Amino acid sequence: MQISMKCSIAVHCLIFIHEARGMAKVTSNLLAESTGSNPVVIRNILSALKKAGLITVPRGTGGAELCADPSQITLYQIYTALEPNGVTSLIGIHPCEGRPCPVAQNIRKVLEGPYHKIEGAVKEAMEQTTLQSMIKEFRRLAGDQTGSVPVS
Amino acid sequence: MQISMKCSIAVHCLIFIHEARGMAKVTSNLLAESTGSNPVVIRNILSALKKAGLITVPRGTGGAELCADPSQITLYQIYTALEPNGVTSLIGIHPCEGRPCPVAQNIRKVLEGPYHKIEGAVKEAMEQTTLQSMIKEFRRLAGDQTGSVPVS
DNA sequence: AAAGATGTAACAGACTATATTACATCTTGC
DNA sequence: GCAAGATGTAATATAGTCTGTTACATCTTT
Repeated sequence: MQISMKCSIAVHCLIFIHEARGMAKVTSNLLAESTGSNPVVIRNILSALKKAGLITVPRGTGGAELCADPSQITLYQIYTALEPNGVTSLIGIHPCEGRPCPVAQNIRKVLEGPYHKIEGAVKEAMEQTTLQSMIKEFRRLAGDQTGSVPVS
Repeated sequence: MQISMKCSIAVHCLIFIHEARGMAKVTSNLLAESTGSNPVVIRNILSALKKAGLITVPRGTGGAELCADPSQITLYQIYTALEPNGVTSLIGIHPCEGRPCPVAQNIRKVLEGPYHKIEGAVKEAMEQTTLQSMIKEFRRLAGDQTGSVPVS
């Protein structure tokens, strides 16, 4: 398991939604076009972001919009919206607790400390990254290009 | 992809090798017994640790031993020994660069910054964890048990 | 030469992630 | 009311990865 493409696609969608606000109705088909993904994949991602309270997606009519200022949305919020188990799902420990060996009986607890530290470090790094900072970086990069979103 | 069980098994093996030194010849079959894994899986892991210079594994006769003091072996060394692509393999970005949309064309670069920061945080947390600290924790936990390794 | 161990290729199975189809449900506009 | 267009979601197929296993070549000691 990894910080799946879902998370990258979600960031892509959120930037798109923000940059296209007032200019175009952002539907799952439009986002599927932009991300090179499938409308159903997009709808599942938008559904998760919606449940997390990050966006609104009107039923029937479509047209996703952000619920909060981009400075208040962190990469960690986006990630946890998509991966319910959180950072814990990044880590795996082999099952061996019933074995007649002291190492086998204690390895899980031995690894929990270091692994929790890693999880905490990932969480902190993700919390330091806001949607706003990514939008800013996007605008810097796209500034000398077409300059507008979306391109149909 | 995740911090795979391979990494956890590797730490298990290294602790076992250290605690059993001078008491038993540590073979892949013995480690397979302790970890609940397969001798071939163990041999592949030991082979990677060997290539990274962390242990010696005599051909033919068997009997793995550590090459360095546990205080000089970090979790990051162990992890990179097993995952050649390193922390980068934890992260995925959807392919969409050829699409006619400014977001699609720049999303990779936008995400690289935050993702590198996450990778750096993981690396740092792993470097702060030494085999020695894990052995110390193991001994603390196992202290009131049999007190010796291995149990056959 | 025999026994026991490692090194490694090859393959099978389980599991996960992604893509796609299909269909129910909802909203708007006529 | 109804057609059109959109979301919500279940179900399924496909691809890729991880793990387990078999098989066998090679090495070391006795």
